[in-house]
Amino acid sequence: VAGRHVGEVVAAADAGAGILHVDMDAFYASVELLDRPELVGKPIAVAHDSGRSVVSSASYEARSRGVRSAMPVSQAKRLCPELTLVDPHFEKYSHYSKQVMGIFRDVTPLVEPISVDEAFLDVRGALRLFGPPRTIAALIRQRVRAETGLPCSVGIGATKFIAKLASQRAKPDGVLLVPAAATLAFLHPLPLGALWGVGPSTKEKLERLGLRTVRDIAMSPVDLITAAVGSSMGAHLHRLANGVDDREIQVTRVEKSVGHETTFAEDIADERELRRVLLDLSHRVGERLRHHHLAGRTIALKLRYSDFTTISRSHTITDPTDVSRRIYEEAAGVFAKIDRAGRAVRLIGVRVEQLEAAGGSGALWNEDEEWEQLDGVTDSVNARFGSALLGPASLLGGRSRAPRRDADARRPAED
DNA sequence: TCTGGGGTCCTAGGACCC
DNA sequence: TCTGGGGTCCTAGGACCC
Repeated sequence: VAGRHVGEVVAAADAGAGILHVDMDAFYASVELLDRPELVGKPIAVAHDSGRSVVSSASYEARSRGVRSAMPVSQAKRLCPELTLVDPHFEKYSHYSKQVMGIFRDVTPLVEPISVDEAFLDVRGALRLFGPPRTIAALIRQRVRAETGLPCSVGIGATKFIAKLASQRAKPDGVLLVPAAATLAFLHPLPLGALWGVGPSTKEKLERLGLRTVRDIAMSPVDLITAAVGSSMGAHLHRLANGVDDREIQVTRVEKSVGHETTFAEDIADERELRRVLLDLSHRVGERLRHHHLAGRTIALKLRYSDFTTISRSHTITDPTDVSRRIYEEAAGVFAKIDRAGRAVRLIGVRVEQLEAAGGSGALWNEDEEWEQLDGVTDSVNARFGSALLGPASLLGGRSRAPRRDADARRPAED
C-alpha cells in the first residue's frame, strides 16, 4: 500500500502523463558523425551521390539551409552547395537501434519500436522504480548519450499521439512534458498537418471544408469529417483532435509483408534485363523470409514507368512459399501479363504478402545452380548496365562474379 | 539532374458461396 | 426469370509514415 502511494504521488508530480516517445535526432546523420568527427557542426546529408537519390537524413546545419529528408539530392545540393554527402550504412543504424531499444527495455518491458529510430514507452508501471516520467526521460537521454554518443529527444504525454507531438516539439536534444490537463491547450492550435495520418491529400480535403487547425476538426461534427475523408480515417482524426487516443503500447508486431524494390539510374525497357533484376529481388525477398521463418501466399509486383505512373499486379497461390525460385516464377508470370507497350521502367519491386510461419522449405532451392543457369544473362547485362545503376541498387553485380560494392548499404535493418 | 526504399492501412469492386 | 443480403477472398490503387 505504501508503495502504491509513492507511485501515485510521483505520477501526480508529472500530471498523468505516462507515455514517452523517444526519437533519435537526425539519426542516420548523427550515427555517421560518430565516425566522421571532422564533419560535426557542418551541413551533412546521408544519401548516395547519384542521379536519382534522395536524402535519408540531414544534420541540423543542413536543415537550417532547407535540406530535408526525402528531398532529391540534386535539390539539396542546389540549396546548400557546401553540403557533404555521406553514404548510408544501414547495418550500423540497425546496430545502434538495437542498443538504444535495449536501454529503453531496461526501464520498462512496454516498449513499442515504430521504426529504427523511435519508440513509445509506457512508463506508468516504472514510476516507483525510477521516479516520475520526467526523471525517466532524463535517465534515458543520459544513458543513450553516454553509451552511444547519440542525441535523442523525448516527448511525454497522456497518450501516444501527444507524446509523439511533444517529442517533435522537444527537438533537437530536448524533453517536453505535456500534462494531461494541458492536452487540449497543446493540441488545438496546431495546424491540420500535425495530426498523425494527415498528409498533403487529406489536408487539402479538410481545408476545402474551411478547416485549418486541430481545433477546427475537434469542434466539427464527426459526420462532416467522415464525409470528407472516409469513415475510418474521419472517426480516428476526430478522436485524436479531441485528445482521445486509447491505443496501447504494442510490444510485439507481426510482419505483414516482405519486399524489395529498386529504382534504376537509367530507365530500362529490355524484358530480359528486367526479368534478371526481378530474379535478384526475388532472391533477396526469399532470403529474408527464410531468415525470419516466414512464408507468404501473395506475390506482388510493382512497376513504375518513366512518367512516374505506378502499377501493381499480384497473384495469390494456395500454399505459402519462402522459396526464392517460386517467388521469382510467380513474379515473372505476373510481369509477363502486363502490357507495357514497350515503355521503359524506372522502378521494379517484388513483395510477398499474406505471411505466416514458414515450414522451412527454402533450402530446396539451390541458389548456385540457379545463378549458373543465368550466367549468360548476367554477363551481357553487366557489360551494359553494371556501372549505370545506383549504388545500393546495384543488383547486377553478380554473386559469384564480383564482390558486392557495399554489402552494408544493401542490407537494411532486418529486425 | 524531380520525386528512395522499407513498410502499413484503407477503399472499392468483383467473384463466389450460402 | 427483373433480382436479396451477408460474408470472405482477391485485386488494384492510393495515402501515409519513417
